Amino acid sequence: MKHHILKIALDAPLDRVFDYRWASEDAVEPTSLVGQIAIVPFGTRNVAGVIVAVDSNSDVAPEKLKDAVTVITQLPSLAPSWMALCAFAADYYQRPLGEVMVPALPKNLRAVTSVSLDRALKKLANPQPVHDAIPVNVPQLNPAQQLAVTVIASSTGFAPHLLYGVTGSGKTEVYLQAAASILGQAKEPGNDQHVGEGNDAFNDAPKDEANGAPHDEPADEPNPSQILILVPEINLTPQLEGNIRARFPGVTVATLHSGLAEGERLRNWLSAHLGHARIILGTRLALLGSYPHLKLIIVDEEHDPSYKQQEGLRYSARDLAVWRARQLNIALVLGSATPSLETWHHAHTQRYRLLALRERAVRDAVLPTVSLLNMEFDKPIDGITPTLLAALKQRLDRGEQSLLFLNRRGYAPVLTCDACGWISNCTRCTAFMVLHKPDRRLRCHHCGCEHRIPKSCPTCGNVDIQPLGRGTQRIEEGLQSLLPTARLLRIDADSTRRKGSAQAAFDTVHRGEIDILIGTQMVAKGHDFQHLTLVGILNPDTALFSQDYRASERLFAQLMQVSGRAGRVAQKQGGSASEVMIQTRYPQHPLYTALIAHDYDRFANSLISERQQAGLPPFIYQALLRAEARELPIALEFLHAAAAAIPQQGIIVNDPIPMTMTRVANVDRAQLLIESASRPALQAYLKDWIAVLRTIKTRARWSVEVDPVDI
DNA sequence: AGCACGCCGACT
DNA sequence: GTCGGCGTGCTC
Repeated sequence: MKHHILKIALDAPLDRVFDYRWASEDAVEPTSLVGQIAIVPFGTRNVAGVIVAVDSNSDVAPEKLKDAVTVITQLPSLAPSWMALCAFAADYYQRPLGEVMVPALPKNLRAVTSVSLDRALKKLANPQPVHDAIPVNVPQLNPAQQLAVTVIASSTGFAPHLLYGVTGSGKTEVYLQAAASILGQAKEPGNDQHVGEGNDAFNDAPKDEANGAPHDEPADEPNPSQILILVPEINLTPQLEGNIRARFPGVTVATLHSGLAEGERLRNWLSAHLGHARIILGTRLALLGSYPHLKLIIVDEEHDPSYKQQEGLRYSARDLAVWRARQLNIALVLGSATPSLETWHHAHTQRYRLLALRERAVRDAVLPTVSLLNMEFDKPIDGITPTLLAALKQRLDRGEQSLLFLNRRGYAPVLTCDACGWISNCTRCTAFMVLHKPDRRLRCHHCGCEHRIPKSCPTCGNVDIQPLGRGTQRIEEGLQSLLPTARLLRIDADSTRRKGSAQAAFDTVHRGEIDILIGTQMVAKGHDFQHLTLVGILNPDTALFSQDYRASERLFAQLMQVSGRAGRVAQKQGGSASEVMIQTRYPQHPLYTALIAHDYDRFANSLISERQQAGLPPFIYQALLRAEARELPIALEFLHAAAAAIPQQGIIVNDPIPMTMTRVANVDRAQLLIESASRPALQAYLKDWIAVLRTIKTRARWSVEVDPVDI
């Protein structure tokens, strides 16, 4: 028996690894324990952690050292490249290593008993033989698509690409054929570790294989390449999974997303970790999976905000995808019709190769005609302008479908009393209580608290209290009285609360049993509605003048995306081209001008130069310190102390300010933005700063976010 | 983050 | 008398 000291990363907010004793047979090579999962006593309970190093001694006092309970040895260890990815993410986002590594593993793998692991390994005991990845039913590509596939598939080393193309331009087909090509490429031993070049989003990404390039691939194994495809929300894109499985019948495809049951999550994770799964399709959490033979990463809809985790480790799966591709010296495809300005900027400074698909690849489809309905002259009745109503009637007569997009659920965003000025504020949040008519309740969308609609004004007793503004429920109600024969369906978070009901609702639309679909952003993604020829967008104007400088970028993406729901087959059916109608009070706004012209290029370029002049990302790097407490002054006092902690050249420390929505669920929130033109300088500063922040005595809870998106 | 320990208020 | 509130402190 030989004693080792295991250095173990644990999921605790403590910025260090923990030492444990482990007695093992002489035959066990201590380094083989690195990358294995261990169960260890921590405080009063047993927890799982990842062994990140093995040593012969420890700096911890011997009487404090405990023995590890178990080391899981049935699995191949986590690769050095995976550990390096986690280490980078931990370092970059300023969190402990264990907070990255441990939650990245399936829960059942972290269970104190390994019963479920054994069961899963039974199920996986006989891996499907590695077939040649021969795609079936491969359609012809247009020249732009063909060029994109060729460029991606023939790239060597770290090769980031922006695949830029509108809905219907055939990005998915490029993904599939590039994937097919890379899965089918004969492995050239030793030839897959070219040194990456130049810059990417993360300046200190590794430039050599020391940090763990692909390892332990037996040279004689047939071509075990893996491909990772990230999508924003897998539940909204069932078509992509179907397409992949249909295209590669001989290939194991694994999905990874938060909707999976734990058992399936474990099996799929293992299938990827063991190299059985050749294609992994998943949401942002899949970026932190273990893929020993990864050769290509695709990030579909790379601009989508859901790639940013908004709690805990606030990572950007898209940014980490860039880092991972660079670390592994492999190809990366970022796909979008409306690329994020960060990606756009990189593509236009030649850091990423731009591959543009400028024509629609789907046969007979054309871009929809976009028109603006000036609400100043075209006055809406029940929230719908006469012009839009006429267009809806026309589709109804022709038996075609329409979609009304309104990003506001509920009946009305607020209830008011004309007599005394009372409004339905939430008592726990800086927000209105939203009127929900079907269940006759007022509901706060931020803290979830709700109560019955008052019969009269709570302050003056006036019985004539009125809803103000319009949500999807009210639009539905008004439209039903305007078009009594139309079959309406509302799809929003309220109407699809039950599991599976969203899919059922979409199916109803696909079967043509609906004339007019009314929906929030839930309807903007994924689904292509074959019979849809009209999209009406009801009140997008609020985002035009938002304090959040990213609001217009997001609005453009959203409008583009929802417009793309129509127009696939309009002409084939002998009708006119699909139409998109936008109700606005600002028809001159450049965002709408660009949208009408389908000209994201110009719009993005103008936003880029605005950002440059205003000193905003991607021309500056930011971090946000948030603080929350029962009393606002406690949070602000902490932030002021933080602001004064370390003055430093090259770091801009702004004033602490209460958040726009100051109070949520009786907690007051404030924030402090710090900025620097240099990413490494900001990183270095954050490290020192956070160390000092930890010593400030405060009752506020606080956290730091690197590269914040909602500020 | 958990979880235990510890020291003060209203209940069977 | 004790159940339980959350302040403080620790985790190899």
